[in-house]
Amino acid sequence: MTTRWLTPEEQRAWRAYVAGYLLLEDAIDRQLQQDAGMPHAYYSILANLSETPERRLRMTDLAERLKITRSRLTYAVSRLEKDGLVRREECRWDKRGSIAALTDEGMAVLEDAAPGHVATVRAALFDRLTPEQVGQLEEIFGQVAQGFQGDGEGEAAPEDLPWRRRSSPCSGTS
Amino acid sequence: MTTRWLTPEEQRAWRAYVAGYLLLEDAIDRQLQQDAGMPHAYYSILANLSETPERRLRMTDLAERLKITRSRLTYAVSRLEKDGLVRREECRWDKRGSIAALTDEGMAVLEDAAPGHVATVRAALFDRLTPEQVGQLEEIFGQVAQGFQGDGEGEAAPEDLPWRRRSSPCSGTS
DNA sequence: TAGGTTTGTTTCAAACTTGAACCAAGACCG
DNA sequence: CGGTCTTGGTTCAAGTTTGAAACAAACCTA
Repeated sequence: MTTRWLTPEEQRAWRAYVAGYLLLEDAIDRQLQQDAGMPHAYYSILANLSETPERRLRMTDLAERLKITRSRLTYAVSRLEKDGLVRREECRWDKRGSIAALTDEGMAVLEDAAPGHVATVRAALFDRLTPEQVGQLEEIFGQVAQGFQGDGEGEAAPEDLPWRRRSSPCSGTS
Repeated sequence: MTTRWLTPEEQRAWRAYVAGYLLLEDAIDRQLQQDAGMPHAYYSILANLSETPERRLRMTDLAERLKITRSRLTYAVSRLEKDGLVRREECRWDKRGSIAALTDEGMAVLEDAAPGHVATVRAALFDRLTPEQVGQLEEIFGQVAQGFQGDGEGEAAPEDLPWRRRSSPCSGTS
């Protein structure tokens, strides 16, 4: 196939997007590193655990939610565990499984860090967007994320997406 | 200040965005790593150099364009240089400066990799968006990026943005 | 139930990123 | 000039991420 290059509009959008998200991620990482001593991904782990009824989740589920690899999660959780913010528990129904549980200290750290994090996200992103744009942002990335979801389904991808990864259920509310 | 938390709409948008860009970056990195043996950031270095009249740029300029730190760039360029895709030249007017120049081989590798890269970006992003959404994407991230730009200006940031980095001119077309 | 496959997770080495520290070369100033 | 501040880049150690390989427990299946 003779490559459909990006149109000028798409190029501009792509450049703006890349520049924007790099700056944004950078700002978020810097803020969290400064104020909470951890990068964005680690904060997300704590946040995700905190939103769960029992404040615990199986590794694979957590990785799935966070859209990160299991190996990356293993490393991150080990570090958080060393810091006492997360505790690893074994899964009773499945001896293979291990569960990451947010400790009280972890919850405290999270609550401490949250305001600053939100302020950063606001200042860098939401305070610059109109309500319509907020909706557009959700719509756009929702569509993008969907594209990576469940494989086989009916409305297949515009092309084959040979990249794409995992998927797996199994909840771990002890 | 009593933290203005994200509204439900903002939360949804934020989640969609984070999930989306993680998946997207992951797909792009994977594709480039597979097909060109380098991550997205490295590809961007080559691409950026190729778009310059003389196919060369001073390190700081390049870092500025790419929105990455100088130290990160130094490392990346060293690797690319080792692979023969980029060559370092000294700056004649400023003995401190060093210039990164795209080699013919680098150009060739870039041209080889481009189609696959574009295809990935298309399949994962643009083929899922309407033309209006493409415009919205540009608008949104253009605004975000602007927020990190030139400091002092009139319409200052909604809050102080204590994070933010460098800035510096100086072109290096030999 | 033995044997083979899949699934959940960790491990390991190699590559990458970060931030602070460092160095040398311009710029300035008295 | 000689000192001092700034700028352009690199270096270094510490922390992260990656992908492939290793394991072990769960699941078939004959």
